[in-house]
Amino acid sequence: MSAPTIRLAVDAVVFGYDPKDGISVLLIQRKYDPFKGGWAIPGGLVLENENLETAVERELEEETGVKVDYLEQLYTFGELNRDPRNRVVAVAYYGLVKKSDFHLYASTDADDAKWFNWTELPELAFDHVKILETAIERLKGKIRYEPIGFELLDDKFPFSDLHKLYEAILEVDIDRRNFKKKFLQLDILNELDEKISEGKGRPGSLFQFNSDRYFAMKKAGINFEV
Amino acid sequence: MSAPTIRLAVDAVVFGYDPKDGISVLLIQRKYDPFKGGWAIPGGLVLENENLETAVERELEEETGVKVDYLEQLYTFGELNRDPRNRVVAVAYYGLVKKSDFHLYASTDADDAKWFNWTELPELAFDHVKILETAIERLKGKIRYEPIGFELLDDKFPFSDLHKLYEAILEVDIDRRNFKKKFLQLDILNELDEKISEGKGRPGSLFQFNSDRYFAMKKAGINFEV
DNA sequence: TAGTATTATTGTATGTAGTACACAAAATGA
DNA sequence: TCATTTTGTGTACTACATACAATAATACTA
Repeated sequence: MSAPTIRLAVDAVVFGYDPKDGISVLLIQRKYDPFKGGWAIPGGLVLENENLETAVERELEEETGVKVDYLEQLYTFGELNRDPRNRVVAVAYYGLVKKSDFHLYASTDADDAKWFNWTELPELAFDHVKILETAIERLKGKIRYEPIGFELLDDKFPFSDLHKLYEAILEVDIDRRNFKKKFLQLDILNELDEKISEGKGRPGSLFQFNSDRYFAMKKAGINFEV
Repeated sequence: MSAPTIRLAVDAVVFGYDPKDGISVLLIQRKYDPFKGGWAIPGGLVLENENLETAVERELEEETGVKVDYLEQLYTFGELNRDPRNRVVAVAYYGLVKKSDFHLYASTDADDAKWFNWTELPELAFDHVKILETAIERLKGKIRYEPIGFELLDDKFPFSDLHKLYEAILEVDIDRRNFKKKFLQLDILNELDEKISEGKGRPGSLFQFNSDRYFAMKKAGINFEV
């Protein structure tokens, strides 16, 4: 009996963030059928001598020019007819990037890779809606007990950016003062002497994620939770 | 270019429970090389026209006779050399069963499927140690915010069984009285009139998981957490 | 059958953490 | 200089987690 001819693909849901625009998702416009001209999550077939993560990073780089800061496996989608041509099983990943690192790609409408606000997404090819929903669900869950939010922010950020990020992801209002109190007592942020004024209002201190401290605490069994 | 010949497999970590023996894992003894005679997680190749979950259930049934009550995708393992023969990517699942439903298999030493206490596992084939560790980690995490524990208990159970289950899975001592108080105020258990005496000591009331109520609460956005 | 061991049930006191607020301070712009 | 905006700091109240004790109902045994 010959081996079943099941093709293996990887797909990546990449999230970006901007305090003004909220959460966005990186999509590509398909050049070929099926779904030619339609929007889709970046991805493609895994090569025979390639690790899954390598494949995701390669496809992302090829199709969008983006290199993710954070990448995590999401779920494997294996329904029989998810691809009209062949049996394709897709291992989906989700990634987080600092959008400002890739300004050229993100703002170029002419390119076939584009950021979409996650509340205003176009129709998606294949079962990519389902993949995206799974990724959003995961992001919402994960942000509450892992400090992955910093992958979406600049290295130094005013506290309000972090606050707005959590409100944007969780889609709820969070009391500014209580959030800050709670977050600061986790003791994984460094408050810098620098201040930043963003137009109007009192300027705020800049903060930095203290990842050394976080990993030390995690190792010691102290759990993070927001 | 022909499609890469990557084989796709599914593996299943099946957990069982007994108040006396604690958590156990279902393993099979391999009949063929590689790792002939060694112990492994049940699993096998996915057929071309078969869904992933169907494949897991089929392999489990074929190799162990067990039908799981609860099955969830765990993680996909795709390292290049995880199988010495070919490139095999494995979609791992984990399942929970009421061990008492399969007494025949569980207690038959002669069979090549056997329950092992999760603290006394034999050497495992392939990268199955890693898969098992991932499954244990997931189980420990999931049990705290999803009522999956009931899949391991009989339909009606004394409260002490539930208490011992949580202690066994989380591997910590939990105050009996506080645990009961907390769990009861979640309001997802029915207390029955029946009592059960298990040898010695005061007999306790039997409880039942009220899944209707749980799903109604979940739908209403009320979160479960222990 | 009385006493002992074992397990279940119920309750309370205490501290910590979450929640809902109010007000002062530092900037901008009219 | 006054209104507006945003940040920084504080407080009262409530709810929940934690630690711990006393009583009740069964089995076992002497």
